[in-house]
Amino acid sequence: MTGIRVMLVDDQELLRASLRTVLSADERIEVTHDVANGGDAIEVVRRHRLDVVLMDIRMPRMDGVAATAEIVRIAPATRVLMLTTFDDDELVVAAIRAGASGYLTKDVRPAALAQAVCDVASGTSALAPGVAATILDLVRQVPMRRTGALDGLTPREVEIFGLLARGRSNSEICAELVLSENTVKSHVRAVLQKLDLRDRVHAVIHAYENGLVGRGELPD
Amino acid sequence: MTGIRVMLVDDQELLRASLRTVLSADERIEVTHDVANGGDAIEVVRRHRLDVVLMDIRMPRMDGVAATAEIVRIAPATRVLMLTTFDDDELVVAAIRAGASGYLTKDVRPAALAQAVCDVASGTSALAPGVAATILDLVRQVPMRRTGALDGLTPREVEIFGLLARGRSNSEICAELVLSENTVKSHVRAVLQKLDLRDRVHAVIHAYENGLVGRGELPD
DNA sequence: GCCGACATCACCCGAAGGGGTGAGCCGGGG
DNA sequence: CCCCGGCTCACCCCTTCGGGTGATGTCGGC
Repeated sequence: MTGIRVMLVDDQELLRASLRTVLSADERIEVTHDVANGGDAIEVVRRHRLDVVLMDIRMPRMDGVAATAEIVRIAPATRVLMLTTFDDDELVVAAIRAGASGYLTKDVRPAALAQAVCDVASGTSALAPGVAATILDLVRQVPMRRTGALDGLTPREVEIFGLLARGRSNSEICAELVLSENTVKSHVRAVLQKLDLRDRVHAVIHAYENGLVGRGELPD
Repeated sequence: MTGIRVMLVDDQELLRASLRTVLSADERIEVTHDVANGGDAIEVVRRHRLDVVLMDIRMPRMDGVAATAEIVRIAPATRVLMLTTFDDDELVVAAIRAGASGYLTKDVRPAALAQAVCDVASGTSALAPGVAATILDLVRQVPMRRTGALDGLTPREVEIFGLLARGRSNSEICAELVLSENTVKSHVRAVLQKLDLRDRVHAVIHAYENGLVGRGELPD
């Protein structure tokens, strides 16, 4: 039989046993290993091919996040599905970043758990409803280029603002745009005045806060 | 009966009918309205109390994203669940940002759909596995506070750096920390020197680029 | 043709910032 | 004990910056 090869990682013996029972009831799934901590899990991953690792996030001797990071590093094809008691915001994000393909809470219904295992094995992801809400909040916060943060600026002033945001001094700007320094100062003054910014320092902050420049946009 | 009050929004008559059948089979759910476009949906939301709006993202006469934004604005208690044929990355993010509580693809199984409706009605979220993967990728990309970008700074200097990053002038810093301006200048000089930054403008850029401050952390 | 918006530049001023040097004070470790 | 690192402050110097005022030229629209 060639079901989805699953390893259980949880320090509670009892929980592992019940998970094994639940998952084995699904004919698509084959529970091949179960261990009590992250260190052992990594050893198993090193030696065997696994499709999915079902891991508790809180464990003695190497926590779930660290173990997840290591597992995805040494076996990128193996998917890690976090399973925990709480949908703690910080842990969710940490786990996802470490490379987890899903995050379920332990109140998941057996059928949904089995389905989640199959989902992540097929390369997609699984999120418990409560966790999804957390993640979505995070997404809502992120980027979003705000138009209007440059309202009222003339094209030339927008150009000047871009250079201000990148930390250019007046003399650098005048060199780059082939202008006299006095002219640059005029433009800078106009920009600061129109946007109601105290100085070029605040211009930089304004740029980042409004997503007018973002991480990694300085290479020039 | 007081089930979850649901409205269906989709330009395909046939799909609305089948959705109605599927959802009505669940005794927790009551399909109270169905309309063919976003504009009509908003009208209904204005006049009736709804728990969940199940909306197609592509529609003539006001697309799903715009309609979602409007609905959450006028009826924050009403949850919007997007339902679409594809898990188009851009649309997913746009929908989430517009305020959607979930995002399902039309290949969802009936039972899962009904469950998703109940999930969002209870305030959590629902993501189709394929969509979850997209979202998780996005989360993985985000910031991540980089430690080490402040290497070598003394505690006092780190504190000074934080204020620099928020655009404080030397005199403001000296007022906030109850120091002489000369002292502040000494610290600022040390910070700029240790981090190899030309001036306070670059200190701000350094802070944002390394995730030492993020969007919306200026309130002080 | 006139006027307003934009861009260009000039000159002046005072404030703020960056750099150098030196010095006193404290606390912990060799 | 002394020395060193961190924190504090002082003075001096020069550059950069922000702000004020005003002048020119060009373009497009009324």
